[in-house]
Amino acid sequence: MTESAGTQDLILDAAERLFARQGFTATTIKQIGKEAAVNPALLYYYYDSKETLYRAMLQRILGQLLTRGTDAIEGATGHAERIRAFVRAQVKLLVDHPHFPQLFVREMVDHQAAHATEAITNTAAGAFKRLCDVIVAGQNDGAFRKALDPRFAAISIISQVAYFVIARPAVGLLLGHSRTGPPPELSERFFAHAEEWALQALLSGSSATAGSAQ
Amino acid sequence: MTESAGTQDLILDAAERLFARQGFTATTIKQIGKEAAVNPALLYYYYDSKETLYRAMLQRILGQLLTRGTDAIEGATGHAERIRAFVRAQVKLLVDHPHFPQLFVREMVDHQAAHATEAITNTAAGAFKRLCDVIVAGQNDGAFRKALDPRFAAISIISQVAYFVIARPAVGLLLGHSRTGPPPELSERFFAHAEEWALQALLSGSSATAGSAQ
DNA sequence: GTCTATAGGTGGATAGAC
DNA sequence: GTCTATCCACCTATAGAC
Repeated sequence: MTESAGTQDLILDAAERLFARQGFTATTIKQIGKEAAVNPALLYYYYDSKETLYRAMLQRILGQLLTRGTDAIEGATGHAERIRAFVRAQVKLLVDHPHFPQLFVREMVDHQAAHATEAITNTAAGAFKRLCDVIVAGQNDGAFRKALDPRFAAISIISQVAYFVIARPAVGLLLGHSRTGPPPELSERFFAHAEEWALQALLSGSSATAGSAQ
Repeated sequence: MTESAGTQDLILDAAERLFARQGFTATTIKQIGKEAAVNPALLYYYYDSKETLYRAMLQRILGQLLTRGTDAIEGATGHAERIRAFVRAQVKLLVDHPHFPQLFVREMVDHQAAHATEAITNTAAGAFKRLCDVIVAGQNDGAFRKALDPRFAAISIISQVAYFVIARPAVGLLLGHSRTGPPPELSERFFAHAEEWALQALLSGSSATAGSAQ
C-alpha cells in the first residue's frame, strides 16, 4: 500500500518524534519541517495549524493502539495465564510504540487528556474492561481474592509497567544506574517481576491476613 | 520568620503553580509576573534567566520533600504496618504537595530528570532504601516472599499511588467519571486498596503457586 | 504540491529612571 | 527594589510564484 511513505506520513512521523521528545510548545513548525525533510510552509498545506497537526498526530497513534486488540487475553487458558498475558501485551505495546508513554503523559499534564478522552473511554470499555472481567471471573472461581475491587486491582496491575516507562529516568537512578534508565536486561526482569507481583496480589489462599503479619 | 511572604517567595509560588500547570516552555515570564502580582522585569533582578528561575523553583520543592522524612516507617511496629505506613506517607506527601506530581513528570519527559538527579539519588539512598530494607527484613523473618527482588517490589509499591495521581484524568475516565479525575472519596478508597494490594503481593504463605492457578 | 518571502505577533531579556 | 520602555530574536501563519 504505502510503498514509499507519503508526505503526510513523513510529517506525522516527524511530529510524533518531536512532540514526544519536546512537547507541544517547545516544538516548532520549522523543526518538524526539518525533521521530516520537507518545507515548513508545506505543513500548512496539509494542516490548518500547529494545533491541528498535533491532534492528527495524536489521533493516528491512538488509533493504532486501539485497533491493536488484547486478543492475547482470550487466547490464554486459566485465570493466572490471562493476567500474565495482559501484562505481557502491555509491555509489548509500550515497547513497540516507544513514543506513546511520553505523548500520553504530556496529554495528561498539558491538556488533562482533552484530546484523548474518546480513546481512553474506548479503552475503558475495551481492554480495561476485559482485564476487569478476567479478575471478576477469577474471583467467582475462588482463584482470586473476593475482597478486591476489580477496577482498583486492574489499575494497580497497569500502574507497574506504566510507571516504570514513564518515570524511566527516576527508575534508572533508583536502581543504581543513570538517568537514561535501567539497562534492557534489567527492564526485562522487572517486567517478569510485574507479572508475578500482580498474580500474588490477586491470588486467594494467603495463610496470613494482611493485618496480622508481624 | 516570614511574617509576610517576601517577593522571592511570591515569585517562586507563582512559578511553581504555572510551571506545574503549563510546563516550562508554555509558561511566560509575563504570566509569572502577573500571577505573582509583581512586575515581570523584576524577575530578572532575582534570577538571571527563566531557566535559573525554573531551577530555583524546582530545588525549593525538592528540598521541602527531601527534608520531610519517612519517619512514619520507623514508628510503625511489624513488617506489615511499616509497609502500610510507607504507602500512607506517600499519599500524604502527594496530597500536601499537589504540584509535585506534574513537576516531577515534566522533569522526566522534558529533561530526563537532569535537574532532579541529585534529589532522586538522595531518595534512592533515603526513603527508597528504607522501603527496600523493610522488605528485606520481612523476607528474613519469613513474613514476605523470599523470591521477590526487594527493589522491584519497592517500585511496584510506589507505582500504584504515583500512577494514580500522574494519570489522574485517565484514571478518572477508566473509573467511569470525568477527566477531572475520580471524586475524593473514590481516591481515598483506592489509596486504602493500594496498602492491601502491596501487602498481599509481599506476604508469603500463599497456598497456590503463581503458575498453577486455573 | 512545493517553495520563497514575509507579515504580524510574542517572548526573553536589558537599559535606565525612580 | 521596583517600574517603564523597548530591543531583538524567533515563531506561527499567509501570500503568492512555480
